[in-house]
Amino acid sequence: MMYSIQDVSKKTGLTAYTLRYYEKEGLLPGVERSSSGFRQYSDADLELLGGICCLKNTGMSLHEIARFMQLTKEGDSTLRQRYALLEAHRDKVLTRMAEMQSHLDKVTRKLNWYSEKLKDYETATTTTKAGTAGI
Amino acid sequence: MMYSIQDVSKKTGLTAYTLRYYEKEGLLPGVERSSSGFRQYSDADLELLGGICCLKNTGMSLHEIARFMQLTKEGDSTLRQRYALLEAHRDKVLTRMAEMQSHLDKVTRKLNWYSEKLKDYETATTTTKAGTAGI
DNA sequence: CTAAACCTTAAAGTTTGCTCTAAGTCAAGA
DNA sequence: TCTTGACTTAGAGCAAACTTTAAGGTTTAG
Repeated sequence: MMYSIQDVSKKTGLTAYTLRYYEKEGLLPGVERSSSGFRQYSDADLELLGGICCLKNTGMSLHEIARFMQLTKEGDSTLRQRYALLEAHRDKVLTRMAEMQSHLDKVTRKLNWYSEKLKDYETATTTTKAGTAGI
Repeated sequence: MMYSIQDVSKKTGLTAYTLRYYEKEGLLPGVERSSSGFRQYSDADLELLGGICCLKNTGMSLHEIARFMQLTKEGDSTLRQRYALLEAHRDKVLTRMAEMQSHLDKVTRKLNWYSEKLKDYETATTTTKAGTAGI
């Protein structure tokens, strides 16, 4: 089964522009072409795109992804390298998530502080209003 | 207590360039100046910078942070708005972290797959090598 | 057969968040 | 006083990841 660039765009959520851009940047080279030069994505290409999105979604740069995909294209002899890259990437993501959690905790504390301050403020305002209204 | 831009750079980890840039973008307006025009940061400014970093570290854009700091400067009448913005921000961060976790799970599955494949590959290679070597 | 709706390329433009340069002012030590 | 180094500004430059444009070729429905 072959897919046009629009089909793939709909399937992946990436725009056609982006798909061409990724190809140019070496993320997914070797997509087949029809006799008239149109891109024809295979199911294997979609698989690879899934992997690309997975890496991108965890914050790997397009440059690093291109490197990874290059290794993938080189075949089984690069398995160990790819494993090492992926492992390092996972560790970076884990670190980033832990950092994120602590930053989030800070936001939550700020939010609680605001909650307190807001309560005080609204009480004060209400009291003043009531006072002003002479109740 | 007052601090030079270099002092603040060391304290926050932001470069002097970045501090000037943030000021220009409205993240921290109204920093005092010495008679000769040098910036003099107060402890209150450092507090605000702490908040700015907290928001930035959780992925808020500089534009949104500028908006938040503008509201802060307007005083207690904007408390409710700020609370709402912060709450919305926290929810976005929570969503992002959940997404991140599921993306990470995918990476982990990929890693396990690689681990398997690598084991097979190395066994095969070793066998072949041994075979080639005539053992 | 023709018009609309696709596709192609190369290259320029956009956004975000810095980062640096140039030209000049200010402060402190030898 | 001179020099060194930190500060000031406006504005240019940069990297990443798209996004759009221009100019043209292809496909398909009516």
